[in-house]
Amino acid sequence: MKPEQELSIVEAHLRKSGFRWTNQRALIVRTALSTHDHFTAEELLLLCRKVDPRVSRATVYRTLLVLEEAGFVEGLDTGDGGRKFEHVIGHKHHDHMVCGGCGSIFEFHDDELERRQEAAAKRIGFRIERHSLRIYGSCRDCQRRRGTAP
Amino acid sequence: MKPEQELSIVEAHLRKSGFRWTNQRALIVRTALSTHDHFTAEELLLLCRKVDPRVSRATVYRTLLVLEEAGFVEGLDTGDGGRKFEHVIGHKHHDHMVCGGCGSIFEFHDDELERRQEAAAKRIGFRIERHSLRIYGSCRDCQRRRGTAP
DNA sequence: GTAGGTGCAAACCTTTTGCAGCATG
DNA sequence: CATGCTGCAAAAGGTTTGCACCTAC
Repeated sequence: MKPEQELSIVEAHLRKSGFRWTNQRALIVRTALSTHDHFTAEELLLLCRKVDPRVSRATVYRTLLVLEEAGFVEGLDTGDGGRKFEHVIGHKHHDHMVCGGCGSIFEFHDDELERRQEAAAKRIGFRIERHSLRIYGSCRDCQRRRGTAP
Repeated sequence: MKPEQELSIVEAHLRKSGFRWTNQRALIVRTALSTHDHFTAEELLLLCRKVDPRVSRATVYRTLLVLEEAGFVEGLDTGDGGRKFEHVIGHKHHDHMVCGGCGSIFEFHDDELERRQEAAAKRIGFRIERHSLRIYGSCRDCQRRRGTAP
């Protein structure tokens, strides 16, 4: 899907939900969509400010909240009190492996993994809204790096 | 395993690692071991202060850090910027379902789930150190509560 | 005796909020 | 032109840190 097409989807959805489509929101959403990495709120703010330095931090946070509730963006805890976001338009659901050495994030997916979680939830009558699976460790490169340069 | 036995294990490990075994650490570790729930740093502090009101917040945080690095305690993000801890001595590894309605945490385990994760990691040469799987949603009681009292 | 640990308070970092003014529908 | 949104700055909430004093080894 093309970025402008994705942008239109978000715009249409937000308008339909009674939100206003302001210049700031357009800028923030466009910037978030153009970032294929995982980003922090602060990083998104800085990217937006390259285009318009007057964007405020509060607006970025408020917009991320709206986007998250609308399901266009997902946040994941970084474990140090902060969060990273990623947009999930046209993305299949996936889980994450986080390399402790270089901070890289690897995405993966396994249907059976999802089914098992659903089965476990069903056993205790738990209704799943979302889940977060993160695997921490070292990526191939970081293992090699430590192996050859101890 | 008996609590005092667990305490000795922690003491022995920390001493062997070059840490000192102070009254505060003993109190904090004993308190953490006696709590079978998930607790926040603040809750642990309050429990410790029932025994000795002079324990400082900083010492609780510093001790939790040591315990976490030693692998006796695991922290998990609560999703609202904070963390909850649990001691993992004599516990089998398990994952968590977090109820958004009442905050309850349900533990579950599935061997196949673990194997699938290992397989996914192996495919990209990732070495797993630990992982965190949290399922968010509503527990049986909260679903019923909403259903009967809309 | 000397690292290492402790308590206190202040600093930090990310996120949220109150409020006056602005812009969208 | 009314309501929702924005920017600012301050507050909030959880965690970390600097420093002088203390204590386990």
